[in-house]
Amino acid sequence: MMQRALDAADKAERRNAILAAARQLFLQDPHKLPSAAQIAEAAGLAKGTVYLYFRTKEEIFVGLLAADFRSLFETVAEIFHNPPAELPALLAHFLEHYLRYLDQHPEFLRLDAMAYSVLEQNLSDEQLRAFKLELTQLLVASGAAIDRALALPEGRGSTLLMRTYALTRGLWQSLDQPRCIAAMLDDPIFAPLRPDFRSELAAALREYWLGALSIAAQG
Amino acid sequence: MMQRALDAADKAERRNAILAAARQLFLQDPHKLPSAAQIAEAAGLAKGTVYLYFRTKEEIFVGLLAADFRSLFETVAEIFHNPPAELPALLAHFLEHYLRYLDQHPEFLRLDAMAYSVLEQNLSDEQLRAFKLELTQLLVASGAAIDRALALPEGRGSTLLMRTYALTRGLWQSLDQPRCIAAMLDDPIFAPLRPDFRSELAAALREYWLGALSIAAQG
Amino acid sequence: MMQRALDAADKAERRNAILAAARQLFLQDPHKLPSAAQIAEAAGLAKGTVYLYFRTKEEIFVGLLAADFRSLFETVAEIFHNPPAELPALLAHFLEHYLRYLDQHPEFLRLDAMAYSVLEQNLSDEQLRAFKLELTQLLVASGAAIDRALALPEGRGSTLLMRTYALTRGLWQSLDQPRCIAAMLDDPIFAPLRPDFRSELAAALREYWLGALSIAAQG
Amino acid sequence: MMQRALDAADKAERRNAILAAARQLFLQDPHKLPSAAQIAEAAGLAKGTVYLYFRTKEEIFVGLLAADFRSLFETVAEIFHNPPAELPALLAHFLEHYLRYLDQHPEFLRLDAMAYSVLEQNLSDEQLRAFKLELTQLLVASGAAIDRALALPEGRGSTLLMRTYALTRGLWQSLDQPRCIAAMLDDPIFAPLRPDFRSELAAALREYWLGALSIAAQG
DNA sequence: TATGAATGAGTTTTCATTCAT
DNA sequence: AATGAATGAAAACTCATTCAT
Repeated sequence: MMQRALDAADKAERRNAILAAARQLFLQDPHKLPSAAQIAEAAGLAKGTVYLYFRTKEEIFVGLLAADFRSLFETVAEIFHNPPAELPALLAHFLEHYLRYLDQHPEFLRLDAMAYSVLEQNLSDEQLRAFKLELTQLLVASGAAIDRALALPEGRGSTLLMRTYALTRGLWQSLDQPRCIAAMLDDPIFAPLRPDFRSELAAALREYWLGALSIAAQG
Repeated sequence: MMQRALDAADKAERRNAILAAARQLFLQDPHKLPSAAQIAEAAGLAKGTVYLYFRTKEEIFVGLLAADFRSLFETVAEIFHNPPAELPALLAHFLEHYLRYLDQHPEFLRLDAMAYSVLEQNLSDEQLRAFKLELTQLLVASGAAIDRALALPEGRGSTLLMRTYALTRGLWQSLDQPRCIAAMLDDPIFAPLRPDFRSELAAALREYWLGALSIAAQG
Repeated sequence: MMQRALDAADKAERRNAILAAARQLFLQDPHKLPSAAQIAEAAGLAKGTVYLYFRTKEEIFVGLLAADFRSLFETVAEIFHNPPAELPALLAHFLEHYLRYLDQHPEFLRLDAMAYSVLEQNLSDEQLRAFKLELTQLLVASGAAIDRALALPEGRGSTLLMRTYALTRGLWQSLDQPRCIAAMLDDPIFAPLRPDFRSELAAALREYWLGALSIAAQG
Repeated sequence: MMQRALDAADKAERRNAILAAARQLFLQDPHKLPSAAQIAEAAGLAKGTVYLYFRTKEEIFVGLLAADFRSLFETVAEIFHNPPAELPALLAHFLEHYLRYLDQHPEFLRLDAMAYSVLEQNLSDEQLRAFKLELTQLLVASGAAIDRALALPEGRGSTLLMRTYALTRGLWQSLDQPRCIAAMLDDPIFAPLRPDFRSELAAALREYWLGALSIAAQG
């Protein structure tokens, strides 16, 4: 029997172990959530134990995604804490840290791409609302940091962020190729799918921010 | 017993009946694919018959999605056939027809949002490749129309299109709220999720195209 | 693969095969319902096939019990079709056939003894109501046959029957001994549990009918 | 942590607290035994603690049922301690106290109705035998009180009692309606299920005792 | 071609019980 | 004695797909 998690710290650790196991398994096959049994085994726990920490399998998934969103928005707020004054430098600064975040959380966009089909699956309305509410609050808080940093009208920052993330997620879903395609990408007929996600995203975001800020400047 | 489809026209018609049934059922609950039995029943066919026209359930899904992409790209090519000369008018023209297309194909973005989790699920490599290849070719063709219309360097149009679609899909996934959230959207804490998709998308695309074309102008 | 049940008769037969398998398994361990998997295996079918014929496991159980009640009430109606005129002969006639019925349906009282804990388990209200309603109608019909045969006031027969069955079921539950008790029944301390069910039931019913009919005679 | 039960009195008290919690929970949903966790919580104890006082969950159930049988037989012995001399008065006297006992122990017949499916479930042979033996001895003792009171041949009283209880339990199981039926009982098609248990039981027992004692008188 | 009966792999979740603390 | 974290067996049910008719 696994050593017991007696105090709150132990329990948080165990909860995290389950999340970590789920994340790792998910990365191995990022088009479907691992089964509860697989997660338990990977975490070195019995199946029932998983259900002491999460009420349903989907709660694990949402827990994972929420944690990623939390650290993403934290990263964003940090990015805009002491930003460069000039626009090109600012953009470069943002992209550098934003892309690094995505690199360091390879499960993030993959999980996010499954959220649409999973969120309403087996979560209580209450859980779903709590998740969406947290996301909203994180968005607003990071948006406010951007407003301050760039002296934008209130609410503009969260709009920029939402559109930035929309572009990110949308490009990911176009460019993340299933294994069998990835293998053929050298074929010239697939050229338009070829650009690697990082540079494509950087280029697209540059275009978007340029347009968005020049409109702001005009307006 | 349903009348037999003997010639090619009959068969295509039956195939379309299956797709239509699947589309309609999917729209009723757009977070999961309808079951094969439901589709068969809605199409007025027996379960086994569905499998004479599609090898797997996912093939139906991909068939639906491919049809939507085909007509989307067709629409895009038409949009740029005789475009207004001035940029603001061009953008307004594009947005008008693009948004109308999305309005008229309510299943499209919903299906697309599920593609990530379904595509690798139960499709042969061959089917997957065929789908992606068709998409790529459609993108290239429509992109070329844009290149011609706007006198852009070759390939620029398809890049613009891909990013446009990325923004579209990404915003959809942020703003399409599950039922239980939709009901609470009046609550001010959910304000940032409130903007309706159409106007948000129009604003975001304006910003993006403005930036993209001004860069193009510079470069 | 099992031969297919194509017409209604085949299907009824298959349904009965499932019921028969369930009955047989239940008799082997009459204190719990066999699992769906066990029933399927015993019937020579796949698990899923069972669910083509019954929506839930409990529906099998109720189907079995309803069939037994149906034939019980049929038997009762026959008993009173041409009954002896004299009371002692009538009673002897009734008991002979009633006890024979119970002998020939060893699962009946055992199933019935589990009904209380199972009926509300996993049946829709609708199914439950249908079951109870059928029972009621059977009771009324058989009761009417008794009314006619014994020239009793309307409704008296069904009351007699209900009380007769109450005595039957109640005695069964007292006298049907678990295996480990049955083995020790020779021990004189268990003497009061010893009487065999058949003779005890016969004696008890004689007493009851005597009292019931003498009251009727007075009233 | 709950205060420790060190002496025998404390322990008995704790044991009773568990039984009381189980009884209360069972009454809230009398078609299945409450879970061990629920019982523990309702008793204000930890799950593990329950198992210091009862080896299995079923032992709690049997403990509850045994306590009820004990007080039932006690009540019966009291009833016949100074009974009225005349039969009608005697019967009225018996019924009054017997029915009052049932009223005051609403869990009793409900528990009893589940005994058949639970008794062999998870009890050791030894526990089962102890339970049955106690029941037998209580029956014999109360039966002897009846023999004395009514000057019946030895053993006759316990037979009367057993049959009385059989009728009681059997009628209960016919007339205690699941919620969804209870709601529809006004419908005339359910008329035969309508009589309330108390009056139906009184009438049935009057008939039975009349018959039983008149046979005794003859014999 | 069309049918729909049969298949059976696959997964979540519950809960009685144990035992380390 | 008391706790409650951990265990893992158990079971119902779904549904994509096949194939005999």
